[in-house]
Amino acid sequence: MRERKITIKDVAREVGVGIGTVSRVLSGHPNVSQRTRERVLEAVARLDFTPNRLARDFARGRTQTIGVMVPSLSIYYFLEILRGVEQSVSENDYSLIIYNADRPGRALEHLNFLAKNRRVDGLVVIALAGESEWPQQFPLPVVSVDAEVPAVVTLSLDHEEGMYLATRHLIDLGHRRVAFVDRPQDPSSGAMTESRRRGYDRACAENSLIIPDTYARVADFSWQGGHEVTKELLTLPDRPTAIAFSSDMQALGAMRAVRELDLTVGEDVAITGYHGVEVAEIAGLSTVSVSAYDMGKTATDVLIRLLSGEPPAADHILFRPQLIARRTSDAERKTPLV
Amino acid sequence: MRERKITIKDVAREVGVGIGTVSRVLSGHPNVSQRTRERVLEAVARLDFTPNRLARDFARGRTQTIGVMVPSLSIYYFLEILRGVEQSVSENDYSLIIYNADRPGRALEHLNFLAKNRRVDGLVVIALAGESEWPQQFPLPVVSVDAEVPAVVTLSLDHEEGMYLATRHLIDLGHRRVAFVDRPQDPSSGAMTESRRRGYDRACAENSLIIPDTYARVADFSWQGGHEVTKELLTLPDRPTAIAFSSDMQALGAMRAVRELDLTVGEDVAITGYHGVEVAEIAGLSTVSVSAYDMGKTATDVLIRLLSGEPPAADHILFRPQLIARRTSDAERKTPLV
DNA sequence: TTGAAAGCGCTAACAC
DNA sequence: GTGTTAGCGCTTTCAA
Repeated sequence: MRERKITIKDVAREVGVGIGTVSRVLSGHPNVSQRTRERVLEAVARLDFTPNRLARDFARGRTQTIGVMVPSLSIYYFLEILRGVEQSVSENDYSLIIYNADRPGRALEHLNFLAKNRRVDGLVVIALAGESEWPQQFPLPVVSVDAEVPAVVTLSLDHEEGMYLATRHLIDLGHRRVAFVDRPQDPSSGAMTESRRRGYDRACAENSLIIPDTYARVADFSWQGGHEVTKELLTLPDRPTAIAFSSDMQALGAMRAVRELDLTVGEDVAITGYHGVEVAEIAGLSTVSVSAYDMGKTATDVLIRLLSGEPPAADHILFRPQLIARRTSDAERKTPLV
Repeated sequence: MRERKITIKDVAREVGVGIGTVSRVLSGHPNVSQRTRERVLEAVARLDFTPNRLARDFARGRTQTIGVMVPSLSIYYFLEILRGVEQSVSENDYSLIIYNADRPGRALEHLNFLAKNRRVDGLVVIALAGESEWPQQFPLPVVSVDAEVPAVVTLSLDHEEGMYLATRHLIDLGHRRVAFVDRPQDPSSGAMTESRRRGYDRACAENSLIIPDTYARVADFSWQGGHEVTKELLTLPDRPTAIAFSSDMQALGAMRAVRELDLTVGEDVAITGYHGVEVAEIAGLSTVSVSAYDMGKTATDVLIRLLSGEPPAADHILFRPQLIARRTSDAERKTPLV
């Protein structure tokens, strides 16, 4: 068993040059004559040599790998962003390590780990709430998408605008009793996110709607969250005729709740979702669509450019949501409910 | 700026021992006296020392990282498996690198890359068809789930049984014109997978159903695939009254198609999905449920155990699908359609 | 049980 | 341009 791996040394000996030269050729350094370069490459090919990645990473102190921190792998919206991240990573010949922060405290654990080790060259953070106090002076470049964390570049979403669009859409359709369901600011607290609430309030105010306190709710991102809160809302003495949700899954759960109460979505109760994930389209769900994939892609492009030394063109990029009206808010539309 | 990183050397000097000893303590080697161990650990804590991961990986030739190859990040079923993989990885203090094979030829590229580099210690392969010819003698341990590839351990799914269950369920409900939609064996070819077809045929045969050729179809895994094929099936002269699909997304697309044709799901046309993803539950979709999460988790547990030297208990684990009947096949059931 | 020293395979600074 | 050499920080013999 001649299992000895061939190294840069073998190549050097083969060609009759120093290992420095081989290294230069392999890393694309300019200071190598055309002739030597060719001879080296020929030998590399002949010996079927591949540089040892671990050794290179170690010597360089870089890994050609980025990390992505995601709050959950069960929420389609995040996965959509993740797809964008992966696309960029793959185009740029980087590797991608996933850090799942779906359990409380996990985010901070990951951050501490990353601060100590050199496992990744940079980090993309997805929709991470302020929950985790960051290690002071985090040593890696980070780009955040839809997250309020200290980062070199931040891609954020105008949630005020998003919820404003949804609410106004429902009001324009003639609804006067419009409820609003937010996500919890932070899984552990029950607080609302400020921005969506502002958008909702603004739309109501502009149309002189007086909203009872009971109409503004907080529910889990999941379909169960939407299901439950909808049952509550629809059994209120003065039940709303429209509900704007903060996730598509909430809205799907709501559709189910409406049915279970023998009411009809799009007629008795209008519903809007949020994020515009794939299933919203199938279900004929009106939604506030955000360019999740694009945000992930862009964030990662920016991070990788950062890693190669380019300064970012901007340190804050704002994405605007867009309203997509379908059957759940407007029964006249032809798109059928699933 | 005293930015010099502290190393194992500093710890050694601090305690007054050799670096070998520190290394032994850090790697939990047995041959260290209780006293020295304590003194070393104390110094490590005091200096806030963390071993350089890159150096360690390099010296050991291992990375404490596994890879997962997934055919797509857009198909919920795969993501469900991925969640299981991530869970195991996280429990075992490994890192996870994602290899997305959603473009043709990408799988083989990844494999070649992995064969050359030591980026990961082992590989989990998800639902990868035979499309990619593997490098002969792949140098890493691999465990496959729902995939027919050369692997140390294979977790497979009894798809024949799965489709048999779905078909028989529909027949038991009184349907005589039952259609079947498979996924393509391989994205590039239009061939059917053998096993599901066998299950379908068996159920039909047992009940003396004579099935026209036009009833067995192949369609893309996506909802668009199901949507399209359903329109075709339902405009056949002798249209089926029930359709068994190979993915839940296909089935959701079918539900939409049925509506668009002004028919009613669960009454005019019964539908079953496959995989049992989350949205199937919300939609009241009857489905053949498979333990995707468990498979991912188990596969990874096995792989990691393999990496630490334990021989696998079995080299082939078979999972059995299970039928979940809901409204789309049986209108009597209370679970409402979304 | 422990210290010393020889790698691991590559990069990069430094001479020539 | 190119060869030489000193690291990178850890693991792992090998003696003692």
